[in-house]
Amino acid sequence: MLYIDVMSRTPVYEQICDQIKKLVSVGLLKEGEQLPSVRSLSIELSVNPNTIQKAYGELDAMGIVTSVPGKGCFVMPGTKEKLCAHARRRLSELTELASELMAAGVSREEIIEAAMAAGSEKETADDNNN
Amino acid sequence: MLYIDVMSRTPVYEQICDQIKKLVSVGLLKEGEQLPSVRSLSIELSVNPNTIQKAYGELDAMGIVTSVPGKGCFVMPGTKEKLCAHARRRLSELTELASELMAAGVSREEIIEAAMAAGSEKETADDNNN
DNA sequence: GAAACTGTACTAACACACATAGTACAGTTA
DNA sequence: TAACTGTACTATGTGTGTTAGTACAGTTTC
Repeated sequence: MLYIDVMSRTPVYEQICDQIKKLVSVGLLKEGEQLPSVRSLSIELSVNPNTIQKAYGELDAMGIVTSVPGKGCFVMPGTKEKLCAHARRRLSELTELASELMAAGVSREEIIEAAMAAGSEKETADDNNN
Repeated sequence: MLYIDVMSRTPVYEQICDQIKKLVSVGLLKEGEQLPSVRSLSIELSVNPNTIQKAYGELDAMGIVTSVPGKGCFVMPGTKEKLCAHARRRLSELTELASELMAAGVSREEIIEAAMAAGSEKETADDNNN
């Protein structure tokens, strides 16, 4: 379900956070659904339980999940909308990246084309979504 | 000429590399032009000379600049084209980011709009460019 | 109640990258 | 010769990420 890139510069706990958020966005992880336990996921990913705990703690602090001692970690209701709103705020990153590439000499047409290329693989997940 | 964001997660030496590359792309740093010396730039940016040296070393390894002992550090000819080609290869990053945002629920229209917003500030630098 | 699970909270230690400090050497320019 | 240039090196400090190990409390199941 999750994959860790040990070569990446981004910390493992952050990779886990990002992937879980993505799974919720896409709908592969439903709201209210229970996440794998700290220990089981640590074994599955071959990382330290503390690393998983840190990831879950971050998600909890963000309001993405809620951790219930003795029971487990669950996706918070309303998370999907929250993630969508957050993604919309990240549109500025896209503009910034596009500006950077244009400053380097890439044409506006190439930029638009690259942006339009996105979502061609969206339909796959979209079936289980709406 | 250069600015260091101490709060950023990206290392100082990398910030310097990125900014110099950007200056060359935009044309504020001409090919063949001499870069500030390791020591003077270290004073200007209030960072250690070793940090500047590391940045210049990286740029040298990338073929962006060439360091001549006793003389200085100079922008390599052909760098602008090289940077443009590299930026073109980075178009996939833009597609990836756009896909990520779309997966979170952002509409294609918003994506395109954000991409089109890029370059509105380009004209400023473009005057001294071509 | 006992066992097995759940999250949580610690401390200690290690590794790595980044940055600083300081010194020294060799080449270039004036 | 003096003042600049890049380069090389060691030592040190710091912060972050990760691992290791232990312990405790709540929940579930039998």
